[in-house]
Amino acid sequence: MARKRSETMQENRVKLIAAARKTFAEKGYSAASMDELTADAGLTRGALYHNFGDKRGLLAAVVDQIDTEMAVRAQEIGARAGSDWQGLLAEGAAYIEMALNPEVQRIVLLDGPAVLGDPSQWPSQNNCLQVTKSTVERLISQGILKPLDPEAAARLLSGAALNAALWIAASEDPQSVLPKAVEAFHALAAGLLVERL
Amino acid sequence: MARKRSETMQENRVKLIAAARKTFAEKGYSAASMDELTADAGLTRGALYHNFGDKRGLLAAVVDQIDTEMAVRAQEIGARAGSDWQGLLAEGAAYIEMALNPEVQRIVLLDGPAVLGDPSQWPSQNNCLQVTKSTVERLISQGILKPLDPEAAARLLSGAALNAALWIAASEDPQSVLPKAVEAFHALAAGLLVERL
DNA sequence: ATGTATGAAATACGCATCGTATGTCAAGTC
DNA sequence: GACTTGACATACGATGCGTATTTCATACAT
Repeated sequence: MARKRSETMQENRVKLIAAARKTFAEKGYSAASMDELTADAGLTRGALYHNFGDKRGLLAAVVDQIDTEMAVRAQEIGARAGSDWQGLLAEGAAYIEMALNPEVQRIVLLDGPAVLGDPSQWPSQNNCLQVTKSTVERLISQGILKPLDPEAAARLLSGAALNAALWIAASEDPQSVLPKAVEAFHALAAGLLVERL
Repeated sequence: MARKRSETMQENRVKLIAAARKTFAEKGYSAASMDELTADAGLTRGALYHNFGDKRGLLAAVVDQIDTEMAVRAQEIGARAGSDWQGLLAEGAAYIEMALNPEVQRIVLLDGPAVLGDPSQWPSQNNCLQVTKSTVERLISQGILKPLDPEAAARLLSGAALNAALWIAASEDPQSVLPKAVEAFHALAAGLLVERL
């Protein structure tokens, strides 16, 4: 059959990232054994260290992938809204809901910052943040939002959403708490407006 | 001299927690060696496992201490303000500034949630959150804030402050970024008001 | 087509660290 | 003053990471 070299390498990377998403989400980063993880992918640690350098490198790759998926989804949802302003609210609500996914929560929100440091410094540049920031910038230039620092506004908004998600996930009855969180998020975001709706 | 037993035990706990604050803040939780840490305190791992159960237990004790200190300070600052509303703003700004302290940031904001889970589930009950929540409750009952879920509002506010702090600390010039963050925080918080100031 | 070079992945090794199991000695008790 | 308790130290086993070395298929050159 004579398969190409770069082809199988790419497949192995995909396998490792997939296994890592699963294991990191279930056990957390530090409790994840690289022997088990690579075995699950049908490989050994040799492949891991060759492709990703070290355990952190694998986490970075996983975080990058999930973060990108989240940003794409949030942007789609935001674009579907009636206005840019409603788009911002919809994006925020989308982040809150996505963060209920264990993979997102455990890997991106908890272990990611602890192991890789501040999200804005990640190789992925934290796509989620970029999406929010550009939406905010647009709204400011339209005179809808107060002329605040766009990055500051974006970071505080995403921080609020993030914390809301942690709260919801830890609560007994997530489904009853979700609407309260979204309502509070809407109220906060309205504080950025130049004038009341 | 015949020192009391419970007395020296208490002193040893204090020594271990002090050493842990230092080491956890400097190296991070996972990179902190318990052999080194206990040696710095003039003890061995035996004392650690006897007093705190395991490495996590020590972190929990440290987090509890710092969280309590933060809550006390925030409350003092809030009480000093002219009104409850200005108190809420002052508390938020205080959290942002406190989070610039490496101990707070590394231990409470990064490693704490990753290792111990959601802050609201911590043994300390997350005093910081309680302070904010009770301030919010007071303002709601006074009709100054919208009738939102107090916990939701408190969690989103503290989340926004927390993220602002991470941003500031990672930035090149923290002192120039701080006012932008505080300004954005004030704007967001104003969204909780029943009517514009 | 055959031999050689490359490099992706496997195997082998050393080092560090955690948690526990066992030992020890001073402080408290009767 | 003998005995018990328990706080802490020491000894041990196990696990896991990262690196050094080895293997072997694939790509390339002649």
